[in-house]
Amino acid sequence: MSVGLQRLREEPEAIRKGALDKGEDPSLVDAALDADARRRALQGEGDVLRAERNAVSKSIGESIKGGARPDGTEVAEFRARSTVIGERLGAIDAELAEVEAQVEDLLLRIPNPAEPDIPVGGEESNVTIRTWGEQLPRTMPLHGEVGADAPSDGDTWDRRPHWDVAEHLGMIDLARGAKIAGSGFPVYKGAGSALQRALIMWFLDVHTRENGFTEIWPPIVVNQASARGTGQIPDKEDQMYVVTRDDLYLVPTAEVPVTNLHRDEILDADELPIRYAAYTPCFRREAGAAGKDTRGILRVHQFDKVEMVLFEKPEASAEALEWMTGVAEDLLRRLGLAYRVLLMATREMGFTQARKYDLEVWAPGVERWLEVSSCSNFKDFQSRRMAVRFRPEPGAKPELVHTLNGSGLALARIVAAILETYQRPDGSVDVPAPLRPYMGIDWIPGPA
RNA sequence: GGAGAGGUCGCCUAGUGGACUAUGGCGCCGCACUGGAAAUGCGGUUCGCGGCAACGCGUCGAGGGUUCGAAUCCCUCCCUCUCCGCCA
Repeated sequence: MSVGLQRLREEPEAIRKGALDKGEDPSLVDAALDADARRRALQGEGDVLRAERNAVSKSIGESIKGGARPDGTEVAEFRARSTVIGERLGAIDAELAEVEAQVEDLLLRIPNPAEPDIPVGGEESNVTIRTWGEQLPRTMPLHGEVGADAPSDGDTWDRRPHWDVAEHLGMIDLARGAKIAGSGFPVYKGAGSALQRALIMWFLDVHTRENGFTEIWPPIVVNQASARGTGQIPDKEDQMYVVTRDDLYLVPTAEVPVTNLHRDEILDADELPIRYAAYTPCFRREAGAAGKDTRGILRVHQFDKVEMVLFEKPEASAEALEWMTGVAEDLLRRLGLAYRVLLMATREMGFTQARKYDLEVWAPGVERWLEVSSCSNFKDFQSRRMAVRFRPEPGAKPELVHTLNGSGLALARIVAAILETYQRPDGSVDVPAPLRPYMGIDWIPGPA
């Protein structure tokens, strides 16, 4: 599972380093190898005994057929032997089951090593690959257009943070969201709701009409096997909302249901690549992030996202990651939002990723870069957990596919960036060009 | 939620305790026939684990049990279909 025993045996040092670089426990590698060695020994022992018992059982059948009496001494002797073998086998099988569970558990906790060229380290080691657009300043000169209530000293005006704009325009109601569900569950209303809807529809339309994605509208709860398949369990279990009564998890991203679409399947080579785009709400407990980004909609428990999910042949996955990242970037350019692309350092990557690019947009009101997309190649890490394989040639042995996914895009922070980038001195907001047909307006006016 | 019928290899299908070492067909792969193909014939074709290999073991929705031995019998669960109830 996960990293794969074969690779673990062949290059344990690389896997240990991979764990260390991601800040995980490298000793799991040796524990897993030890447990696996024991597993193999036990299985060998058990197999021999089983072969013996099969032979004895068969002899009983043959003896009876050959005329021996079922309750005769010959048959009784066979039975006694089989019973003895069965007892030994019972003990070995019990131990084997225990060791197997141990191996599996250990393997599930070993992270996917980052690719060799990924910078080792934390946030400070991320590499900015490229940037696009103008990084607007918060304070802007006034060009004659005097905003009615713009905070201004006469010649300049300051952009408001998105929560201020949203409140002013009646687009988001955080207080009532907190009342009906809790803090971090925003209510979008009026133009705010329409903007959400416009973004979702436009994203999906671009993916399906221009980029060859198949649209998926999946369940937003998943069972345990699915959560384990993409790697949320056991690594990120405490970040998910759990419906304990029915043993279901609220999805933290469409990645989970959509990638699991092909769990336990063998695909034909000519089906690949498979490209899915799916909109879902996303639910995250954000445990351990209390007190971080508490204002506005930068960090919330429920947000909306369109996700791209790819199934690729191994040799094509590296290029597919670049392509998919480009698709997400294209959306940002067409929205006219300044952004930068980061190659994430090892400790900034997730447990499951071999390579990850983050896209961050510039939000001039809060003067921060906001992560709006994360595009990753998992290579065969998820597909091994999920047993998603393909047959390279008709009649050939199945091989693991590579899976990738990327946001295209995450809504809440895009909305924040739009409200801050497109606001006018009077607090009203222009609608980015691609969204105008969907919203039916090109400008969100202030309150009358 | 209640009652019933089912879940076997990519698909369809046979199989009610020992010859199941799981049929047969479709599809697929190889070979033969052919100028080439079609048709036909012969052979192969679940997946996983262990083993250099020969081969062994497991795998009939999942997990337990009965038995010397389980696709087959028993129990629990999951899923699909039909009817009933409820319902957006």
